[in-house]
Amino acid sequence: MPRRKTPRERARSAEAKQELRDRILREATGLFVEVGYREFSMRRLAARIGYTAPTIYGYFRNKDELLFEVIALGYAQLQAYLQRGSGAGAARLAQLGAAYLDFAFEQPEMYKLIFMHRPHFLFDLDEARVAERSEGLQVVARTMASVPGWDALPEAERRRLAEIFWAQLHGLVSLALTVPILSEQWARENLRFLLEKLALTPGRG
Amino acid sequence: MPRRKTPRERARSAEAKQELRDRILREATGLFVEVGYREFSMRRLAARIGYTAPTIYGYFRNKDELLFEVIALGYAQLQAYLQRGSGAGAARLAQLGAAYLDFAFEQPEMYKLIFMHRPHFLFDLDEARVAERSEGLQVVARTMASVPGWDALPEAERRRLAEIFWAQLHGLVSLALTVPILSEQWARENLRFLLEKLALTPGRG
DNA sequence: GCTTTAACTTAACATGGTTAAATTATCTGC
DNA sequence: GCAGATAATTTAACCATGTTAAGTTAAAGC
Repeated sequence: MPRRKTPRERARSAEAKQELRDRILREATGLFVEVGYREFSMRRLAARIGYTAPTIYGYFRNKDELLFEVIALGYAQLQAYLQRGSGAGAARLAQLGAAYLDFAFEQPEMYKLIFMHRPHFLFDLDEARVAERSEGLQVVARTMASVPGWDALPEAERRRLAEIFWAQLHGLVSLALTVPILSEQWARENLRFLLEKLALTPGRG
Repeated sequence: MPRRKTPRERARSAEAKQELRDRILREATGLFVEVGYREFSMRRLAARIGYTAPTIYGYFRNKDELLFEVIALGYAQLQAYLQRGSGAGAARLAQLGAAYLDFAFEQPEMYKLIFMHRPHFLFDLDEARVAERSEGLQVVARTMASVPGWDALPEAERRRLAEIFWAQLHGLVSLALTVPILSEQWARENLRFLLEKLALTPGRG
């Protein structure tokens, strides 16, 4: 039962519209992160912000589009995590890995939304937007490709290594989040183990 | 509009009940693999087998339990893929990897159900069953741990390597299935690349 | 053949995404 | 300041979903 709003609270047009749109997005993110995919609903989101469900449709075409924008926020967050710290060589690699896991385990619902739920609704959206957002992922790959120590390798090979490392991280994370007997600790230990092995095999030449 | 069945077609009790249960499970698997998670529904499944939705509840407690059993079938399939062929050393590793990718890309919906959708409903089920089924995953890990060439390593370390390799495969597969700009080819090429690199670093000692 | 029981269906409830129609608030021109 | 136009929001409604309860029909037991 959303309470009735006074005139002052209402949108005063133009920039206020954008304001409400942003708020919906923020609250959607919050709700999603709190309750997860299954319990997230347009009606629940609406109730949370003091409106009714159809109002949201004045700001987002539908639920998928809304979650699509939430994903964009998620990318930004992930980016922020990855940019923390600035070592070099193997240390930087370990840092990136740890940061990736930090994000995944501190924001598990967001992580799942971005990398695991997505297939079930993203493919319905138009090509242009998909391409645009997928760039976010490319940035992640590029960040990893910039690891010092791999600079002797040709660009293509470096990129490939970055993608493989990314897939490795994602594999550890998503299995930890999916398979009941696995855990965050499992993922972290395995990452550490892997990095140690790699250190024994200097990646220089 | 399910057609009305003649007495002969109806369950004649006991083993016939099991028969119908199996049929529901088979058809559920078929439907799921065809239309994917989003379009799978109890009503649609029921229509497909010529019954109404509530009938299914006489054979499975609810949708989650039903999908849970579908997952069990999926594990069995994956196992079958992994047991194909029998090389040794690095060749066996490559074989396992290829087989894993074969399964994932030939049965993408099944793969997604097992390793990606699961978190959203599996955790509600009772502990005992979860543990029981998770063994399926352990079998996968064990299979990989049996790769010749790693036999010089202590058991714990071998197991860890197996898990890491599994995570790597899963990472490649699930990103390929999730991120629009990636593809099966991307996953296969990266796997090949990775295995070549590993070959340069004899895993013996 | 009549009664009990199992199998199945129809009806119904709650919840979900979404759209159309009605209502209320804001804005514009005077 | 106020009347008409427009925008924002709500109410009502549609259709699909998972699920349960109540009815109905078929099979089984005596």
